[in-house]
Amino acid sequence: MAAIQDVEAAASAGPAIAEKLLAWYGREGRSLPWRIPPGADETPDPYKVWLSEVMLQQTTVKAVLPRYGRFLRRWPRVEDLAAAPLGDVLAEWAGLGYYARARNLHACAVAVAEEHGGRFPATEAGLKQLPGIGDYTAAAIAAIAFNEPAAPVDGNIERVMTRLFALKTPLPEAKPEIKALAASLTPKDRPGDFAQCLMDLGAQICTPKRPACGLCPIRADCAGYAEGLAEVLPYKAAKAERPTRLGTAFVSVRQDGAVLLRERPPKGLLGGMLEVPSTPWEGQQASAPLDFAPLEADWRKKVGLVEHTFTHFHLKLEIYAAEVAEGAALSVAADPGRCRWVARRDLADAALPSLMRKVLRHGLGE
DNA sequence: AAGGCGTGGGC
DNA sequence: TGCCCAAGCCT
Repeated sequence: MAAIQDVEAAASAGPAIAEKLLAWYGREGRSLPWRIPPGADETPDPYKVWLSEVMLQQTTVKAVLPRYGRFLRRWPRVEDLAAAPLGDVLAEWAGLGYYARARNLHACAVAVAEEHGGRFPATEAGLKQLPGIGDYTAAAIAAIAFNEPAAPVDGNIERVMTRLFALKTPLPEAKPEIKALAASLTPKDRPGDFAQCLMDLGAQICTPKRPACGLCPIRADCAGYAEGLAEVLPYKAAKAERPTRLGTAFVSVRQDGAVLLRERPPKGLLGGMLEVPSTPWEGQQASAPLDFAPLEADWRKKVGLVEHTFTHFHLKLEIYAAEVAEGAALSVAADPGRCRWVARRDLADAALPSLMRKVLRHGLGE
């Protein structure tokens, strides 16, 4: 890894670079609902900072914006969130993905409310003990909400640092060096502003594709730019290819319009969310998919497939639909204890992930 | 330590 | 179209 000279260079050139960046942040930084203006004397509410950071994990600002305000209105304080049923939190999170975040968010709220008197720990180490708070989020909350001299490193900051110092070591191997460089650049008096400044630069100027180097406040300091590598850095290790899995889902519609849904196991893929009962999803279609139907009915196969891509596999689902009698008995294989009939008008607010909304739309023929 | 874990947008 | 990508965490 080496590159001690990079860290020393960052430490000596650091103050000048940080000054240019913070000046840019004052002019061009984004105004976001979980932020307070740059250079303000007070620090933002740790609960709001934490919520925004968790929502933003692997999720775009655009996707988070409409959800953050809704969530905060529903549960304005950490104690409110801690008192909510997990199912309500999952329903509010539906569509945002990575549902372990919502499960951990709830567990974290309970821990803060019950074990920390309703106040978040004020240090990076203390924050990192809490569920769903890892290296990045602990450092971000410590810096932004508590003005601690922490240096969070997210994907934006990785990109900015690898370009600024022309780091050719591929990710994730380069992470320790990136962390050291970011820490050496961080001004001790404004760690929160500086972290958010780097993230804004990464999001608006130092973008993954076609970076706007012409508008960059530190182009003159950028080794990646000087070497003509800004656009191709960071180098990344190759990722595994995604297999395709197949299955068949069964949309059961009762006479009164209610739809049969089932709660998934509490952990793992879509853990704790609701699903449309289906065969297992495997490398090939089940030879007799109807054996997996949740009840006996006149099943009709819908034309076409529902396709969905998860992080680590593609999924193609055949859809069968049937209108079923009011008192139809669920098959034992359907695990009736986890099943429930949900009225059509309640679907919008149910804990249904995007995949299952696609399945319902297809199966209900809308 | 590498792989599981969502989703929607952009090219 | 298919792939890449977004303020990562957990095991």
